[in-house]
Amino acid sequence: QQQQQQQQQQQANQQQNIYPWMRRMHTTCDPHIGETKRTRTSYSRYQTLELEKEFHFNRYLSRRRRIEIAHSLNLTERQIKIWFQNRRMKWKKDNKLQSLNDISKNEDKAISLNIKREKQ
Amino acid sequence: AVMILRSRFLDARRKRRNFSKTATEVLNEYFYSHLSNPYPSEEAKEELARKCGISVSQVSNWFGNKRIRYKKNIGKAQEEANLYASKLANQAAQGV
DNA sequence: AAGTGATTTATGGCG
DNA sequence: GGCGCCATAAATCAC
Repeated sequence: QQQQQQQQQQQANQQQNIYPWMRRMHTTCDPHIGETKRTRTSYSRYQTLELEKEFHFNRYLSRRRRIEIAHSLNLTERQIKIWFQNRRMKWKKDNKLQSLNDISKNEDKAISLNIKREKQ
Repeated sequence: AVMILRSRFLDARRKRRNFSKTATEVLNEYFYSHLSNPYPSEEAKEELARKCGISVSQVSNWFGNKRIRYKKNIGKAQEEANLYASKLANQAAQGV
């Protein structure tokens, strides 16, 4: 009836409606080349290893160091900067998980202690 | 609760597991009922995470993947969209 | 083999 | 005015 009609209309709307978020973003918008598929370069093992080494040494980079690394790894300053930003984010995430794990380990200990006490 | 969190961390680096059917259900319901703007707030993510028994970053991953994969093939997702649309309509009709 | 959760490069906004 | 943080895009990895 009317309810079904509404339902179908709703479905139709969802089929047709293209909302703004559905548009392609971050496309290389060069009018000459056109809508080319964005390429995500993958860093070599060596590059990643060196970056990782540097990150272990210090999580933040001076301008000078950034230039040095960019040249030695054949990457742009921008790429180095962004790699470190992303790496810091990852570090944060990993730390959160690690501390969470530590907490639960401690709680486990506490729980098993309680069980021991209860048995006595 | 703590046990759940720990097991989540332990198998984070282990073999990939699919989310439970009910979790996927909950996430899809949210996604299709917010199709005009499927970007849950931090609070909404927390609630979804709680309801699904997964972490907030897993919820973020899910929405990131869902948005990209939905718009990559809008046609293919229609069946699913209709499924959840009618489910929502039924819920609304029942006053849930 | 396709599907799906996670990770890796890269962007843009805001402070 | 560049830099870091953050949420996110998009490609890709991994299972």
